[in-house]
Amino acid sequence: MIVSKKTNGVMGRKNPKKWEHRFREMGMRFTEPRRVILEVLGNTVEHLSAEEIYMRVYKKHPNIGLTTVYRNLYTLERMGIVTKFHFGDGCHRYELIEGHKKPDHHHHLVCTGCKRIIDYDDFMDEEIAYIKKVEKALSRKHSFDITDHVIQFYGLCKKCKAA
Amino acid sequence: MIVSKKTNGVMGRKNPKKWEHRFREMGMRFTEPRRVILEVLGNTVEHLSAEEIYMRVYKKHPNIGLTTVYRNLYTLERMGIVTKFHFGDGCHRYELIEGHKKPDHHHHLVCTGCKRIIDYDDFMDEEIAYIKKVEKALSRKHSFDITDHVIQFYGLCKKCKAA
DNA sequence: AACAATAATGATAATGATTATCATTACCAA
DNA sequence: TTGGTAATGATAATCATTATCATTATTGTT
Repeated sequence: MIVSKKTNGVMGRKNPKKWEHRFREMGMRFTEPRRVILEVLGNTVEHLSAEEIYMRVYKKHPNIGLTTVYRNLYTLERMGIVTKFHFGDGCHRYELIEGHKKPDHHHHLVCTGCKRIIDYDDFMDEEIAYIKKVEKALSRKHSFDITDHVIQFYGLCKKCKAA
Repeated sequence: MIVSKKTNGVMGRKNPKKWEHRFREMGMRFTEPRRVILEVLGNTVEHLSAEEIYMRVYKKHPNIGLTTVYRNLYTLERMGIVTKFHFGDGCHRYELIEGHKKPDHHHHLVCTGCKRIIDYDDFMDEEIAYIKKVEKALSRKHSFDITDHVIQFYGLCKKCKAA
C-alpha cells in the first residue's frame, strides 16, 4: 500500500461526495468554493492561514474571493470540520479535523523563530488520561462544561537555535 | 495575617524599588508610565488587554498614551515580567508573571460565552511531571529547545450554560 | 420550462488591534 | 551645562478580519 505524503498519510480521507453529504444534510449547498477550500486543506499537513489558503485557491480558481474563503472557513468551523488556532503570529491558522488519530487532537510544537508548527501525538494515552482527569476536576470545581482544550509547546527548532 | 484580595493573595509582591532595580540593571529607566502600568497589572487578578490597561492607567494619568502602553507591555514581555496570551477574543491579554505559585504557570479555563478566564493550579505536581516528560521527549525527537508551554481549557461557565 | 425564494458569492468599504514614524521631552553621564 | 540617548505621545499606517450589499446560482414548486 502506498501512502501519499500529500494526504498526511491518512487513508479514508473523505472524498467530495462525503463532504457533499455533510452539507446537504444541513440544507446547505456544496459549492465550488467549498469544494476547493476543502481540497486545499486536505492536500497539506501545514497549518494555513486564511490568506495562504486563499493564495492556493487562487492558483486554479482566481475568481474565488478572499471574503468567501474567510466566510467558508467560519462555516467549516461551525460544522466541526476545521479547527482554528492561534500560534502567536498575527493570524489564525486552520486545520482539517479529519486525519488525526484522535479527534480533538490539538497539540502543537511551535518554533518561535521560524514559526514552523509540528503536530505531535506522542504520549497520547497518558495525555488523554491526564486531560480527562483535569477536565473532570475543573468542570466540577468551577461548574464549567468543558468542550475543548489546547496544549502548545513553544521553543526554537534546530535551525533557529543555530542561527 | 490579612491577605488583600486585590494583590491576588500573594505576599512579597515586588515593590516599586525592586522593579526599578530590574530596569536599572539593564540600563533602562524606570519611568512613570512603566511604574503605573506595573501598578495596574499588580492590582488585579484579571487578564487585561492593552486597551483595558490603558483605560485604567488613564484614570489617574490621562497624559500617558496608548502607544506607550503597548510599547511597554512589549518591553515587559521581553524582560520576562509579563506574559502575553491569546484566548480567542480578538486581542492579547497580559498577566504579571510574579504572583503565581510556580513560574511559567500558564494554565487557564476560558468561558467561550462570557470570555471569563479562570486561572487554575490544581494538579500542579502531576502536570509538571507530565509536562516535563513530554517536553523532554519532544525536544529530543524534534531537536527543539522548548522554552514555554500553554494549556487552555475551553467551555461554558455556569451562567452561560443556563443562558 | 419558468419562477419565485433563498443560499452563496465577490467587490468594496469598514473595523479594530497593533505597529511604525517622528518630532519632542526627560534623564544621565561627562 | 551640555550633548547624547532613552522614552514618550500624537498621528498615521498596517494588517487581519468582518460587515454591507448588489449580483449570481441553486432548489423546490407550479
